[in-house]
Amino acid sequence: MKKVEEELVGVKEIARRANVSIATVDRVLHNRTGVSEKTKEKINSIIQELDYQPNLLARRLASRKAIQFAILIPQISNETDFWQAPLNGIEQAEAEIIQYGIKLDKYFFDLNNKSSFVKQTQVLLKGNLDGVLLAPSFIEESIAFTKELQKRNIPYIFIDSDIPNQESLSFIGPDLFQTGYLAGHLINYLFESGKILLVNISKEIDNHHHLLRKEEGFRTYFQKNNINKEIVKIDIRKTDYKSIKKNLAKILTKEKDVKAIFVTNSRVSYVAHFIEESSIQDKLLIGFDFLNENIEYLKKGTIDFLICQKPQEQGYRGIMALYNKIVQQAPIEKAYFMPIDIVTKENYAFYRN
Amino acid sequence: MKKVEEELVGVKEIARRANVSIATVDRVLHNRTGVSEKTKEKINSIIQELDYQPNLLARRLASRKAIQFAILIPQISNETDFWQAPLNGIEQAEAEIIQYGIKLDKYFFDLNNKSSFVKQTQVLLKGNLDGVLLAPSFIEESIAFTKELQKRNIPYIFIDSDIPNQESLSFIGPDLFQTGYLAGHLINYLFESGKILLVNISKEIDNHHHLLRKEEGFRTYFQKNNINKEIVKIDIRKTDYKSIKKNLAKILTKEKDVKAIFVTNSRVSYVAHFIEESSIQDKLLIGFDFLNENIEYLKKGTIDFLICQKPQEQGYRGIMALYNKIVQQAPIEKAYFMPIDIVTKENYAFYRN
DNA sequence: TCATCTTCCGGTAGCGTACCCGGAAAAGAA
DNA sequence: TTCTTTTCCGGGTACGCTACCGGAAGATGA
Repeated sequence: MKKVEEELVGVKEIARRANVSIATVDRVLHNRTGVSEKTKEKINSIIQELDYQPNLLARRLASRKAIQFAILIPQISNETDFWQAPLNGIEQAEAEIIQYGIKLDKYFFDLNNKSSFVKQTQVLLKGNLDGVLLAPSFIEESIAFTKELQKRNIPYIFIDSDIPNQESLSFIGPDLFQTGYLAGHLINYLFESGKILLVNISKEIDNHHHLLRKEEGFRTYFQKNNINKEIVKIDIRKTDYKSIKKNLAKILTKEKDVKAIFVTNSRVSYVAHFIEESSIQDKLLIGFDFLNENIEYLKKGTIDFLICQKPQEQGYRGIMALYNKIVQQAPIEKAYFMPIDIVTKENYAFYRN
Repeated sequence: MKKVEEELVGVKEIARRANVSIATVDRVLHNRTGVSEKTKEKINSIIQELDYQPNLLARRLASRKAIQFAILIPQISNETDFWQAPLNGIEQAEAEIIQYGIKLDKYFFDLNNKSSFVKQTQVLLKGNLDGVLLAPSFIEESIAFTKELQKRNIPYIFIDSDIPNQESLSFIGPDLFQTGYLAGHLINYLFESGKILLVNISKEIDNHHHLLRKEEGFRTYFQKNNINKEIVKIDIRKTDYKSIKKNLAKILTKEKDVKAIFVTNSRVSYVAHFIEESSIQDKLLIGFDFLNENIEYLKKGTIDFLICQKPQEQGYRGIMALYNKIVQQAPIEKAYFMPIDIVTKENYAFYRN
């Protein structure tokens, strides 16, 4: 039972009650050495009793050293600017907390180049860090890196994709399986008969488990609901338009009865482009991510639905989770799954990435 | 062009450069009286030049008086607990900023009782306020109230519904027209032939323009896209289940060809209940809001889609907007429309209100 | 000219916490 | 016992800013 008017007590009051100086109280608050067991207990019990909440304003003000965070995420390439959104969110959070004495270093790696990831982790480890936000795109290397972080007692959070069974503070990102499941549901709702074409477009092997997990969810929807729809699958391992076009043309002439196309990642705009170019009609097209290219086709009606997962908010929440945990010492959830948003021609203008 | 390492300057440095005391700098910072025009200009130019950003930590710490906010929203009734969600968001924001010396008073009124609203505004005005978050459910009364706020120079923000052309700092809530428009789009996608039943369930006259605006958007969708679907409309002015049941039974026996039902607010669970009870099959049902009752029917498949607008986030953002504007002195948007979210059986578990 | 107001400004005590410095008391070593 | 360590603790200052108090000029009136 808390008091209604929580009179704010400070170290001074605690010191008075314990008959010690505030310096001693401070020592037990930060459990530094130099306090006898007896007075320590006494002070602790008073802290408990008063439910002392330190004044974070004063704490940050008095604390001379800034808190140092670092992020490690893929760089924005001209191949995909997906990571622009998380970065925006990260920078928004940075702007909000910089005045509270938090510094943020940003490191980027090349998604097509493992060694760039490793190299950046090494640079990063040279700094004196209090927390890391990390996109563990390369699994082996990420595990090695986080092992090192644990050894140094530096907390870290995964963003966008998770590596289970790690000691991360939290994971912030999509639930891939459920996302695929939802895609199945949407497609099933929207058409009656015909086959479904499932399109994976990706060359990075490491990111492939991403797509597989979505596919799993997608297929599970149909199994679980005993829906007998034929799913034709195609893997396209080259991400230039020419290759995509060739592959799509081939499969679509072979499979005449395809009525819906599910692209398992953000490259759906290529497929949309192909559909327009080939004057294909009446195919339901579903893909991922709120990218400008995709939105263009959504507006025109070539893409029917986009499934999005608030990449900007992922970045924002990632940094804020670090801040809340490390500065505010608030408890945080072990996993924060982003909502699965359905974006259409009508609501895209109101979508906030 | 800002410096990379923005060396943090404080009042002390400004005072040194201007050859005055920090007290004088403080005076111009808060444009208090007692500074000659000449030194004022000098100090201001130095502030400009150095791009001085006050240390908010120190400011809040040194400022003895707490900042006082107030909210005025409908109380949670057993008729509808819709406002629980915004209140949760508000309390979340409160918890986050209370440590920065912000106090929040909460006032509630009865949606079925105008005079309770007026009474609360009067109580509220007795306090010494720095900002108000307000649900302007009663238009005339709200305008009178905000006029008074303006006279006293108290900034305010509207939440949930807007009154245009007012001097509010911001509006945070849904875009009703677009929401209805989206509902039209969804329904049109999901079935081929038959009539649409549009159901308004509401007794509060003042809230009625809410529903009308949604209906307008809904109808506009069909007009704009030259879709010729018959829309049957029913207004139910009593909100108990018995009345609803009677009305629905009547219209559905009369209109045999109704294939889709669009309920324009959160009372869709009543309709779902009726549908189950009457063993009606194969009707598409769309309504609003992420309420427990609604989710139950969504799970069972009786309700197909719910359109939601993050009520909790509305509350959170409302308070945070006040905070950002008044404490942080950050610019805020004149209107912040919430995203229009589509919730289904598959993604509801990941929806964050 | 002297008294009284204004105008303009500087000094300074906090706000609640962190942390350094140095000193007293207790414990160990001789 | 006396000297040296070690353990334990208090005093005091700093963080950047707010706001009160009071004082030195200048302006005004008689």
